[in-house]
Amino acid sequence: MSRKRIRDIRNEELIEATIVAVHKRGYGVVTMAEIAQEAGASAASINYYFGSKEGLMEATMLHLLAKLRRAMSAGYATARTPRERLYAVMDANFADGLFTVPQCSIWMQFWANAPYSQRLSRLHRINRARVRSHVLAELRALLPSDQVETARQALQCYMDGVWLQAAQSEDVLNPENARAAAHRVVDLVIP
Amino acid sequence: MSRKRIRDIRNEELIEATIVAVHKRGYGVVTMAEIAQEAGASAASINYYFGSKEGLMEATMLHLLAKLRRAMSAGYATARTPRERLYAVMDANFADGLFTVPQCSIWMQFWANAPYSQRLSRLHRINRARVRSHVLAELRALLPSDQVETARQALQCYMDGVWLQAAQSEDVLNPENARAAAHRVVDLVIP
DNA sequence: AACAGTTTTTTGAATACTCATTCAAGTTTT
DNA sequence: AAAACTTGAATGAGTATTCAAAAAACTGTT
Repeated sequence: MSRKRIRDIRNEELIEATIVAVHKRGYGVVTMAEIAQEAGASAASINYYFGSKEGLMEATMLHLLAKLRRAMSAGYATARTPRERLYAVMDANFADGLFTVPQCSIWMQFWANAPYSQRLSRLHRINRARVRSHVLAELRALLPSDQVETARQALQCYMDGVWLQAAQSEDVLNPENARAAAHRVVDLVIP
Repeated sequence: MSRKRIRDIRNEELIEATIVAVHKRGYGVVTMAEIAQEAGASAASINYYFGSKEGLMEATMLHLLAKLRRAMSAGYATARTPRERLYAVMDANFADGLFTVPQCSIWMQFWANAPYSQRLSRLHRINRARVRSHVLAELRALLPSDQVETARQALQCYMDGVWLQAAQSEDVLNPENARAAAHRVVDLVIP
């Protein structure tokens, strides 16, 4: 129905604008008016759709979390071996549509704000647990059990660390290089 | 001279208060009044000593950067082999006096704000380059040259990733465990 | 197709704050 | 007496959110 469609279109537009605007100015500093301007709308309309600035940030993160989940599912579909599936998890993190400076910036802002917002920290917990269980499942098939936890920490922290760096980057990112580097890290950890 | 001393005492007190207050509330949200209250001083006195909120944050990060540098130098003093020195670099990151939730919180806030502040991004660049060159120097002695860069990325991102996680923690951290885990990661990467 | 009624969407302006910074006037230290 | 320090209160700038009213998009009916 068109009822749903208009709402969905606005949601999409406003979330895209949020990613750009927050990247440009930082979550704590960006104003509703700036985000609205980026979307060609008014600040009041953001509240109409999302209720508040926090609601907008939560919706934006839900959007990115879903994107990450989809990227991972897509990779899993074609992976056949544990190692391939492990590559797939890493590749999802550095997928073309995901591994961009604006999106890494948002993740950075998300991490920085999660400890102070129940709604955000909930999302953080859920996402992290999901990635963790996927990585663990594959590692168990590839390493002796006493090395599994160490390898998981190494890989999961690696992914976070790369995003953290990417958020500081002034240039455009190269997702392909990032995936290749991630594969080399996997190969280093699991010979 | 006592001229210097009183200023140094206040600086120390206010920086400690900043770490606690920013940890509790987040840099973007915490007010000068809250930081001042944490230190038992007035908001005006912070401006007297640091000029502005940004100046306070910069001074706080300089303080933590120096602490990290000192911890690393101390570790280097007793390390004899490249591997021991590599351990020392990691250990400095997870030293008892450094690896606490409030301090990891500040690092998180620092990372999130660095892209929007020349003064902060400068500190970030300097610190990162320093750690990078130390890690590289040791890895060159331990790995074939075509693996050095991959291992460096893996280890440096690991350190950042662990701090990122630590900032989300609701419990007290255990630096000793963190150091042991870091050693295992080093051993995994460099058999 | 045209219309009147209804619902959804949009926004300019008003509201009701909050906060960093300044400063003048005191207090303490040298 | 001079210099360094401290702060309460004033200043001034800024902002999320609300709201009433207008515009646009639908609805069913003729």
